[in-house]
Amino acid sequence: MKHSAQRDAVREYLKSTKTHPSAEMVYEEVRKQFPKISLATVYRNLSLLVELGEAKKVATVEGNDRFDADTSEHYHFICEECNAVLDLEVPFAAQLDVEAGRNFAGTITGHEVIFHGICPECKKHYVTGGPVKISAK
Amino acid sequence: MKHSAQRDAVREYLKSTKTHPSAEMVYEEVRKQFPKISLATVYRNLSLLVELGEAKKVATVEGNDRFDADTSEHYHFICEECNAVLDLEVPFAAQLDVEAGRNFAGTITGHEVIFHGICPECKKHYVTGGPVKISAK
DNA sequence: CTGGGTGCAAATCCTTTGCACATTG
DNA sequence: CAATGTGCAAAGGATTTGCACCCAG
Repeated sequence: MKHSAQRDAVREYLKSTKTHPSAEMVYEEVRKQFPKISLATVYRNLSLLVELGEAKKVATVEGNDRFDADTSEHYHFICEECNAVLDLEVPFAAQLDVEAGRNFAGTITGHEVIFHGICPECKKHYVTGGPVKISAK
Repeated sequence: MKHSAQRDAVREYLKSTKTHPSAEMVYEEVRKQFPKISLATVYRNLSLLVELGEAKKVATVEGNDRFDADTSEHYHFICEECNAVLDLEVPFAAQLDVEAGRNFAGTITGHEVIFHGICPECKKHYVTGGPVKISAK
């Protein structure tokens, strides 16, 4: 595989941040060094990093894909208010895969845990009331 | 809120299946009874069911939104080959939220677990080799 | 020099929305 | 009848792709 400055920039930015950025966020950041880089290139390189095992896509319920260069097994928290993705310090439960496999005819190769709630930042702003819920009419 | 035959059909189909269908899948199915229903109506009603708490969106890494009318706390398995979403019989670990909250300044309201691997169906077809991995060039 | 990588624009895919008409309460 | 729901088509956002040009090996 060839080398390219853009690829390095995407990789390095992803490895340097803990924000679990979306492609757009990576684009905005890398653009500071490479004003002419295209969003397509960012997407291509992010996918490539995932294929190469240098990054992972984070599972999300809402919104767009988020990427994480920390490929170690760890869990995420996603804020219901602002969609921030944070790392959580909870011991990784490798035995869960075994337990889940007991009554399952398929093969389990891993798992992911996503906690949700309100992140520290949003919590500050909503101290007065409880979490904001949109109610149906 | 008003009643509508289409809404009932979407709700009933979702409650009747364990396939955790996408909007498109619901559309294809409900269309058998209501050939003129539009995909937009399916989307609208699925979102409504989620708002009403009668269904949940399933967190996924790849592909589009999947819906589940089983709102009880339970975990999912997603097949890396065919993207099938299956329920897994693993005890729900409510204490995880507490554990995760210990070193966290935000508020945790719940969590989701997604196991991944090869589903029973795909396993049959790929008996010969190991899991199919796309390698980078 | 030659194949892979990039930028750009167009194309796709999934989901949402505007609007006129149909339906429900 | 008034408000809500629907179908259709168009709009939107996110991601991918085709293609001509550029650059690293």
